[in-house]
Amino acid sequence: MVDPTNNIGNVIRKVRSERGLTLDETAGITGVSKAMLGQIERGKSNPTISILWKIAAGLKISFSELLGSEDEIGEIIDIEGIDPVYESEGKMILHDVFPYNPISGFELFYIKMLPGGYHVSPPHQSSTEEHIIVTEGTLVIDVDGRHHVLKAPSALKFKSNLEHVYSNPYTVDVVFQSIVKY
Amino acid sequence: MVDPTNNIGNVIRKVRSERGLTLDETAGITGVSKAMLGQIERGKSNPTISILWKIAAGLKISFSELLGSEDEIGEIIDIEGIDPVYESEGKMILHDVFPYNPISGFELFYIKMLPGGYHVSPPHQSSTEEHIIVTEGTLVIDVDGRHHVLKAPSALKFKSNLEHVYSNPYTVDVVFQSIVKY
DNA sequence: TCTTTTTGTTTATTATAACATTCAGTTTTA
DNA sequence: TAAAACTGAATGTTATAATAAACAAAAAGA
Repeated sequence: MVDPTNNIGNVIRKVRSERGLTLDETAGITGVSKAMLGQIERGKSNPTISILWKIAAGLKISFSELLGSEDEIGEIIDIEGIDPVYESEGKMILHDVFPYNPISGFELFYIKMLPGGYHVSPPHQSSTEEHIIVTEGTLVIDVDGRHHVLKAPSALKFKSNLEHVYSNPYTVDVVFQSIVKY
Repeated sequence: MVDPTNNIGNVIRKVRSERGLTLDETAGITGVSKAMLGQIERGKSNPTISILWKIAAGLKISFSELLGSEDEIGEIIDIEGIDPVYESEGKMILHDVFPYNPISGFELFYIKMLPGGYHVSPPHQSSTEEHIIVTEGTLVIDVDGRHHVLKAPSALKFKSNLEHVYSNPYTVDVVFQSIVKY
């Protein structure tokens, strides 16, 4: 999401009308002028965090509710239609299905690795966890020197502040998903 | 909290210095000027939501982190070895691969649904999001009356405070993963 | 030591968030 | 009818968010 501004306005207007509040009443409850509220609802303003805080507190709604990306929700994603990123000389094909966003707090990749594929992932930032689900074939993962063989269906999680190596030493493709939780 | 501005600055500065980033580098990553970053860190500015979004996305930190189980790590999980829960008269088989934990903040199920399987999920608590990845076969999901056909590999997310129905009206098994983010 | 580079802060300028007020269009009431 | 009351939207003004550029202090290199 590039700019959450538009959706914020829609959420506020929805909540406000659901509760039968006028702009004036909402201004009274939140301490934000009705002119400002009107502009934010119409997407004509890029509110500061303080103003947003006052609105959320006044209306008793969460930040996630306020910033949740309504527009993308409910849309089917054609994974193979996502332009992939290639690693390992084209033998590792990554589709960024759910890119990172500050509300969900995670990122999900759909990954296909061809026979002979090999990828070294340097340590990511601390406190992130990586979750792997192998759904086709067999994947080998070496985390910090420890060797893991994952035959579908199986799963593994590890802290990604360790070096980890993915490889497919077999003769058939392996398909797996990687969820990185920050 | 009356004004979240001060704490936001402290969090950003902490994250930035932990990663050994300069203001210039952070400006490059986030697309926010270093002057602005410096002012926000020192609590001298009341940033707009757009600026905050860019910072959070660039640094891969969540909004909760900005405003607000060790033992299992590294163990391979044999998904079919997890005692499943059966729904839909045995036609829906759920493996709770990564049960909910308060740190990760989400839960992942590996689900197999046999032909003729059908499951009605009543609305969960508000503000939760459900993410579906279909990896084998074709799954039908009806969310709040909207009909979705997901042929593997494909994915869908929706707010789970709406009634949603999973079904497999076909003649082969469907396998999918469900991530619920709270 | 002197220079050069790298850091974060400060300054000057522009863009715009936020507010109070006014306005036009509806609905209510007399 | 009108007039009064209420709605959201459009003004003009002020405060400040956001940027680029200049700056001072510290660190690194010669």
